[in-house]
Amino acid sequence: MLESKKKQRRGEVTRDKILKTALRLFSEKGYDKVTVDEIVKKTGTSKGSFYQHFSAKSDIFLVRFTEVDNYYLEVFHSFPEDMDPFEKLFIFTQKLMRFLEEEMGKDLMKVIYSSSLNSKEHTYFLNSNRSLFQIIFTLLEEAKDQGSIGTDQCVEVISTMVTQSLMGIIYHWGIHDSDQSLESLSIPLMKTILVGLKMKNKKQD
Amino acid sequence: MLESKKKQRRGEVTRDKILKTALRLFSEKGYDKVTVDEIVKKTGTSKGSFYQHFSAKSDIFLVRFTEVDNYYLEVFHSFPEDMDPFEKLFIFTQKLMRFLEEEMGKDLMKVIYSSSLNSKEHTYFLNSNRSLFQIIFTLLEEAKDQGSIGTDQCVEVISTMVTQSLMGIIYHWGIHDSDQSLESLSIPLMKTILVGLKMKNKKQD
DNA sequence: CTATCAACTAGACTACAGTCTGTTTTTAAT
DNA sequence: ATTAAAAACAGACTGTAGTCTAGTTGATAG
Repeated sequence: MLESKKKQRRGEVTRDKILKTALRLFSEKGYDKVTVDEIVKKTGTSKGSFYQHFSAKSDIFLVRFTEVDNYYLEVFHSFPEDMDPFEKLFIFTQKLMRFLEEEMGKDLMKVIYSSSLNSKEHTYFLNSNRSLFQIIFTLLEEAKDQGSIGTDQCVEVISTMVTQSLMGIIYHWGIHDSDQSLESLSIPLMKTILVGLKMKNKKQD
Repeated sequence: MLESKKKQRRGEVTRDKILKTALRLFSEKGYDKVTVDEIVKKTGTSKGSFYQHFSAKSDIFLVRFTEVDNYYLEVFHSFPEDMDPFEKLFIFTQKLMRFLEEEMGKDLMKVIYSSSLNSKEHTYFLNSNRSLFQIIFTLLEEAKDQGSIGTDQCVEVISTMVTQSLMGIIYHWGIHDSDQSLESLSIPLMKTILVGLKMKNKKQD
């Protein structure tokens, strides 16, 4: 009954404490105004503990970022059966963008995008991208089955295109200081691609 | 006559020596296997000199990266007058991708993309992007004048879409280990967008 | 109950980018 | 030529992420 907390290993408690404290500090002062030393001091632990549970400072954000996976699936399963797959895909990407900006935040996204370029590991990010890719793939396959895709390229290639676009939109947003929302910044490109996918190779006449 | 070298300021000589040595070391051992201390030691200078001429270690790559600007313009001016603007744009992006992979290299591109996310300065990159944007803008304006764009969105927005896509393609390539060339990885998305731009809002019939 | 071993913790230590301060060299003005 | 200001330079110093090693705790097996 109360076991859930009692049985929690000593290490898990420490890990949670570090995670929560770090995230709070990051959101209060910004990621690069917070040092690992400050985190462990405020947590009453030590560097040794920190790196026992996390592989790097950025790992804190990475762990938080894995929550998107759940959100992906939640949105994916919320669509009515009979909805047009292209519409599903469009709505999916819009909700994703909104979620990333509002729940994750730009600071986090920049750290994720930056650290993924550096480390050879960045397992979380690639995994998240795999599950994102999987959902996009499923939706596009559905579209293909219905014959609404106007190109004979395989779904894998098309899914990659969509992934590339999403990354580009996010990256572009990350390096610019626009007051527009990520969601609104993503609309033109996403719409254009979807049009392009429907039309491709079907010369208009 | 020989003045060009003689009159070169002492500082310029040092700067050049550091730049060349650093680039050589980066290409020999990889960017993050080279330390600034090693660079200045091999150059026979000092940290003070290094940071007199460069604002950061990554600045070395940033300086090299500015060469793309010349290449942009060179390609841009090489197109025959009467070529279809969409074709120009497509060829332009393909040549750009090939250039970035072959002349700049993945190591450099990753550093550029990563450091642009961190610093608040990254002037070079944003400048290069501005001149890239300018060329894309010009080509798309040409297309719009010819009435070959099937949407009434302003050219600014459309240019942003293309920029987002290019960044996404490059970023995606940066974090994955594919044996395909950047150029070939970029073809599907670029083609789809161009189709989408031609078609958008023109319901087929 | 004790021994063993793995998970965990502490904090000193290392590596390295970037800063700071003081010195030397160059340039420019008088 | 003298001198003042600016540019260039040297290298010691600082800040911080991440490592290493030695010690502690707690679970499990005998």
